[in-house]
Formats: sequence, C-alpha cells, structure tokens
Amino acid sequence: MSFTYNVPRRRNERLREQIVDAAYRLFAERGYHQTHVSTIAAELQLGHGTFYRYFENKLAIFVAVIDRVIARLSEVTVGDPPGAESAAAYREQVERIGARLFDVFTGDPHLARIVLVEAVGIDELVSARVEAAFSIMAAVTRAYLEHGVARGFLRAELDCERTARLINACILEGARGVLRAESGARSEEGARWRSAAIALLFEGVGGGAGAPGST
Amino acid sequence: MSFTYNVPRRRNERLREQIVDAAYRLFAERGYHQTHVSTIAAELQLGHGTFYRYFENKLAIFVAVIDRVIARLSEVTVGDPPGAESAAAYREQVERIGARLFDVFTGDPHLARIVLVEAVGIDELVSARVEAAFSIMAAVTRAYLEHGVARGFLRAELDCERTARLINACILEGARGVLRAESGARSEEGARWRSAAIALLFEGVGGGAGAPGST
Amino acid sequence: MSFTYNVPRRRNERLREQIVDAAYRLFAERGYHQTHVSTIAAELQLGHGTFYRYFENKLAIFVAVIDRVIARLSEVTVGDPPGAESAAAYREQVERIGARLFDVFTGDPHLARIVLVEAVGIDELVSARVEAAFSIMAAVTRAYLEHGVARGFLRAELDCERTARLINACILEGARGVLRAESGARSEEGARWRSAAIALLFEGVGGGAGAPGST
Amino acid sequence: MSFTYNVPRRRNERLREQIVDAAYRLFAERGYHQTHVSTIAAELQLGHGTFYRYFENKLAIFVAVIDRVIARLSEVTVGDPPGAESAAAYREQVERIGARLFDVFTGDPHLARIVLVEAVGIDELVSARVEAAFSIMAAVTRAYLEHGVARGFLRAELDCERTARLINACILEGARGVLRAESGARSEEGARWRSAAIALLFEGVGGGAGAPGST
DNA sequence: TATGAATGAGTGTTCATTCAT
DNA sequence: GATGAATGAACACTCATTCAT
Repeated sequence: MSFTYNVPRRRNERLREQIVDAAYRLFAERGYHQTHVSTIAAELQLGHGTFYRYFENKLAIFVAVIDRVIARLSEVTVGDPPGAESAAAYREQVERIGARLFDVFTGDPHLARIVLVEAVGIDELVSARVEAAFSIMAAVTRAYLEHGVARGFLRAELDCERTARLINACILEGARGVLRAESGARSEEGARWRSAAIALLFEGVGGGAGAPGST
Repeated sequence: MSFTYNVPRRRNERLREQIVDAAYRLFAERGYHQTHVSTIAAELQLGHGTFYRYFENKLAIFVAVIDRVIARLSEVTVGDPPGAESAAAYREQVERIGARLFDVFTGDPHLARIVLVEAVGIDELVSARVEAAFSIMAAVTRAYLEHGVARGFLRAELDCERTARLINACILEGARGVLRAESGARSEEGARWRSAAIALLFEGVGGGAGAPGST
Repeated sequence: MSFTYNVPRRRNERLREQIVDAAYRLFAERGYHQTHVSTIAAELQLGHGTFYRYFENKLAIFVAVIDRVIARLSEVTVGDPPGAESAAAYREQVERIGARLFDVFTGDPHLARIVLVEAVGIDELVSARVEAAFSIMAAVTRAYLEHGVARGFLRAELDCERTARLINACILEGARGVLRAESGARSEEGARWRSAAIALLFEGVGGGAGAPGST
Repeated sequence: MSFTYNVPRRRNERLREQIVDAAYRLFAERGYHQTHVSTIAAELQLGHGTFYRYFENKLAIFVAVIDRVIARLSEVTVGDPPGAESAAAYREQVERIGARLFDVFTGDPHLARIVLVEAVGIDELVSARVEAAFSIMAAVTRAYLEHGVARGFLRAELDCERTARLINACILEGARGVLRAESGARSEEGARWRSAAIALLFEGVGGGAGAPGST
C-alpha cells in the first residue's frame, strides 16, 4: 500500500487546483454572490458535498482565488530588481516592468475583475489581503523610484512612497481602460494607454511653450 | 391653514431623506449585503414595512444613495469652467479643482467607500451609473487638459482623453491613501498626497540631474 | 341640528353602497386575493382608512358583496309563485322562471363569477352563505316541481328535492357555457343552451325510434 | 449491486409522491391560501427547504395535485368506448360510466373539493387545466350521446355538445349532494342521486298523466 | 473518499389593519 | 368623519453547510 501513498494526495492537490480554476473563472464572470458553491461543483461535475472536502467554506475558496491572483501579480514584479546604471537603461527598465504588470491585467480580464471588482466589499479578511498585495506592488514600484532618485535619474525631492501608489493606480486605470475597449481593439488601445501613462510619468502634462515650468 | 399647506409633503420628503441618510451610512459601514432593509428601518426606529412606502425595494434605495454620491461629485466639478489666461492661473485653477474633488472624497469617508467599494458588483444598473459618473468627471478633467493644450500651457501631443482618466485615478488613489491614515493625521497626509500628485501631474517623476529628459 | 339628522346617515348609506359596487366589480374582475382594501378605496378615490369606517374588515365587504348577489338571485325567484293550472301554462311558467334566472347570470358576468368562482374557498362563512343561497334557489325549483307533481303534470315518483338541484346545476352550467362564448355570440348561444336545457328537463335525452323508453 | 441500482431514484420518486399526497390532502382540507409550503413540509416532518428540491414553487405543487386529479378523472372515462348495439345495453353502459365518474367524486371528497373549489381563482394556468379536464369529460359524454343518436336510441335533434355538459354538471351536482350528506348516509344518498339523475337524463321530469308531452 | 439529500436560518416583500391628526 | 402614514405578522424562497450512506 505504501507505494500508492502519494497518489491520492497528488490527485487531491490536482482537484483542489481545478476547483480554484473553476472558481476563479466563475467568480470573475458572475461575481461572488452569484456564484454558489454548487455552481462551482457543478462546473467540475462534482457533488457539491465534495467541495467541502477541499475548502472549509465558500469564503475559503474565494481567499484561495485571491491568493492565486496575488501570487500572479508577485511573479511579475520579482526577478527584475532595480539596478540600471544609466538614465536610458533606467527608463527602459521602468517601462518594461510597468508593461509587464499592465499586460498581466489586460491579458487576463478575469484577474483584473477579481481583484478590482469582486474582491471588494466581501469580507474584511479578503480586503486586507488585496490591500496587502497592492502594498507589495507599491513597495516594488517604490524601490524603483528610490533607485532612480539615488542615481539622480529622478527628482531628489520625489515623494517615493506616495508616487509609487499613484503610478500603480495609473497602471490599473490603464488596464481598466483597455478592458473597456472592444476585445479586437485592445492591443492598439493598450499601446495608447501605455504611452499616455509613460508620458505622464516621466514628463507630466507640462512642456507646452507657455507651460508653467517652461520659464 | 395656508401656511401649513406644505408640511405633510415636506415631512415625507424629510423622512425619505432620512432613510437615504441612514442607508448611505449603513451601506458604507457594513456593505450592501450586510445591510438589510430591516437594518435601515431599525436605524430610524421605523417598522420595516414603512421602508417600502418610500422605496420600491432594496436596490432602489441603493440607487438613491449612489445618485446622491454622484450628485455630490457633480457639484464639485461644475462652476469653475476652464478659462485661465496665464500659465500660473491655469496651474492654480487645476490645483484648486483637483483639491476640491480630493476634499470631497477625504471629507466624507462614506462617499468614497460607497462609490469605490460597495457600488461594485451589485447590479448592472448601478455599475453603469457609477461608470457614467466617472466618465463625467473624466470629461471635466479632459476639458481642462484641452484648454491647457490650446493655450500652449501643456504639451501639444498630450493624449487628453486618457490622461484625464489617469489623473482622476490619481485623485482617487490619493483619497484612498488619506482614508488609510489615522483620522488625526489626515489633513497632513492630505497635503502630502496633494503635492505628490500635483508634482507628478505637472513635472512627472523626472528632473533629476541625470534624468532621461535632462539631456 | 335635528333637521340634518338623517343627512349624514343617508350619505353614509350611499357611500357604503358605492363601496359595495366597487368591490363587487373588482372582486369579479381580479379575484378576492388580487383585490386589496386599498384597491377598492382607490377606485372610489377614498383614503383606505375610510374603508374601515364602513366595513369591519376585508371579509366583511366580501360578505356584503355576496349578500347582494344572493339578494339579486332571490328577487328573480319570488313573485311568480307556482300556480299554473294547465300543463301548457305550467311548462310556460317553468320556462319563464328558468329563463329569468339564466338571464341574471348571463346578463351580469360579474355576478356569476363572484358566486361561482370567487366565493369559493375564501372562508367557511362565505361558503355557508352561498350554499344557503343555492338552497333557496333549490327550494323554489322544488316548489315548482312539487306543484307539477301534485297537478299530475310531472311524474308522480319524481325525486323533487334532488331533481331541483340537478335542474339548478343545469341552469348554472348553461350560464357558464354562455360566458365562455364571445360576448358578440352570447344571445344566440344563450338561446341554444336554453333550449338544450329545457329539452333535457322535459323530455330527457330519449325519444329516438329505438329509445329505451319507446317500447 | 445491480439490484439496488434504482433504489435511490425510486426513493426520490417516492418522496415526491408523498409530498403530492400530503399537499393533495392539505389543499383540500384547508384551501390553497391556508396551506403554506411549510405546512406541507411539516406534515411530512421535512424541513421546508426540502420541499424546494422537489417542486419549483408553491404553484408547481398545486399544478401537480391538479394534474393528479385530472389523471384520476381520465382513467375513469377511458376503456369503455361507446359501442352498445341495443337500447338496453346502451342505457346500461351510460349508467355504468356515469356511476363510475360519480363514484370517483363521492369516493374521494378531497378530489371533488380540489377540482371544484380550490382550483378556482388561483391562477390562469390552473384554471385552464381544470377547464381542459372538464372539456375532456364533456367530449367523452358527447361521444356517447352521438353514438346514441346515430343508433336511434336518442332523439335525433339532440344538442349533443351542450347536453353533454349539462349531464356532467348533473354528475358533479350529485357528487356535491352526496358529500353534503353525513358520511354514514352516503351510499344510500348516492343511490338516490344516481337514480334521480338517470331518470332526469332518460325521461326528463315529464311523464305525468297531464304532462305537457303526454298529449 | 465522494456524494447529494436534507436542512433551516435568513431575507425581501406584501398588505390588512390601526390610529394620530 | 376622513385620511394615509406607520406597522409588523406572515410567507415564499435561497443557499451555505452538514452528515448518513
């Protein structure tokens, strides 16, 4: 019997994943309150009693979904630590990381909807987790800003903490904008949002001939 | 008799307002699904049947609450049409209108929570209404940007449509940031977010000695 | 003051009648459970509190309506006491009284609907009253039958009690049949039902060449 | 294992039947509006949520009850097609089928009450179904009458359509009459109604020495 | 381990009735 | 007397969760 020891366990892990998969999609498509435990179970042709062998209750699966979303966001922001040595390389890196984050949201509409819409107002615990995720994203952005300031690429007096959050908000707003567009027009729309955001980020709105900062 | 003519009517209007008041607060504090019709009625020491004399159903009161929020937002953005003739006056006006909007959100934590959190995922109709309100805010911001471009205060190639939405997202993010702070520290925190946002808006993050745009 | 003594009373009587009128029609058209106290009051442009000055409760107005229906039925069956001295006169009188009863039902679809449909299953008291009304109708019919038997116009062994009820059931069935017809076709349809019923009543279905009773 | 294969299914069907049984009796005894979903569930010692696993809503169970009643009525009227070749056999067959129908009503007081009382005024759909059932009964009766006319057992000018309905009304009236009687006296009462109805049907009320049709 | 039948707390909504004005 | 605002008992229906098989 010992040789089969891991098999059921593995099978369970697999099923647990599948439940999260299904719930992820369903929560995004129909919303938390319109997605019932039985909806999720039915999606996988499971008895809905079975669900409770894998998750304590309905909130638990939602937390699992949220955690997956957060993990997905984390993936993007690690592995490209701030370290550019020239201004040009710096700007390029910032654009790259921003684009990647942006792509995560626009590439998976479910993810954006879960984190921006459904996760909201369900439960304190969930809110705290999402908040934490955004804080992590902000911390990453902040690290880049601080690196830029340290190297003199960015304004010395920059409020890195708050600016980081503003930048993230812009990324999310861009993602929202892209998702509002018809799916056929999304890549073009994405390019526009990206360049509008990058321009705002590096130059601000100013720079006209009679601009406040031009004299 | 003539001077009491309107009283009954007024008393009704008054109660209706009180119901909206109570619902406004309760929806913000406990969320839509945790606020029951009977919760609202109990808050005003009314029988819950009474509620249905003033609102068709639970969704109706939520829409009323949302509409009040939207009206509040609209108030702020009218009455100060873009028209500055100098760069300095322009910047000042933009700061003023942004600050006012910002103050609405930070001045009434309920308002922000309703529109940002609770209004989301309840109902198509509600979402559409909130979406429309944000579109109006964006249109106002856009008008300012276009005026700035026309006068040469802002970059000619500015993507006014998208930048307007990015700016609004920054205002909301700032409001969120302030609401995260302890209530004692909010005015100081508000000042910081305001200046961070204004700086990002007009100058971007750049401007360091070795900044990308400095050469 | 004494000279106005009866006026309010009379006015009340009048209003009470109007309430019964309205209720009569509404109960017939929409049914008992779909007709609310406020429906009746609104019909007369009364406050619905006023209703309770004239009727104890909702059941009371229904009883009043039923009583009116019963009174209407009684009117028809009095004033033409059985007393025909010849077979032909007897048959004519029976036809006349049957036709009158029949006309009451077909002439006022509301009446039939109230007594046949709405009065049923509401309340013991109401059922008993309707039952009593039918008993009265049956008693009248029975008196005619007994007169017919006494004079030798009808079979001596006739079960007058039960036959009377069967005959009344036929009258009601005929009325139902007429009401099923399009309103344009009702008078023609009425004639057919009348002759079918009269034929059944006096001759039965038999009388064919090979009929059981023909030998 | 194969022999238990159907058991769970069967157990379900069984409970569903039991729910219909209970509802059938309760609707008959207390009426539709006085019978609550929880009343039915309690009768079977079920949680009232369980009810909804078997029926969509309260109307659905009522329709199920009505359909059972209709099925019961249909059973009686099939399997004895009109085909008697002699007048005596014809009369015997008509008596037999009438008696059977009559017995259904008098044998199950609930059935009569459901179809005659409770089914009325609840819902368009239900009314239409009951109406249809009566139409079917009428069609059967009519077929007998037409057969009788064709063979010359009955009057040639008989209005078979309407007379069929009149006869059915008499059967129902007889049933009603029996149900009015004390349960101890019902079989005797039943015999009287049957003979009164048969006599009316075949001979009419006439036949007295001085009867209208005797000359 | 998987199942799904059973459960009942919970909630939105209706409407007859009361009563202060 | 007339009114209609207020009331809350009553009820249909939902769905997360349990547990016997």
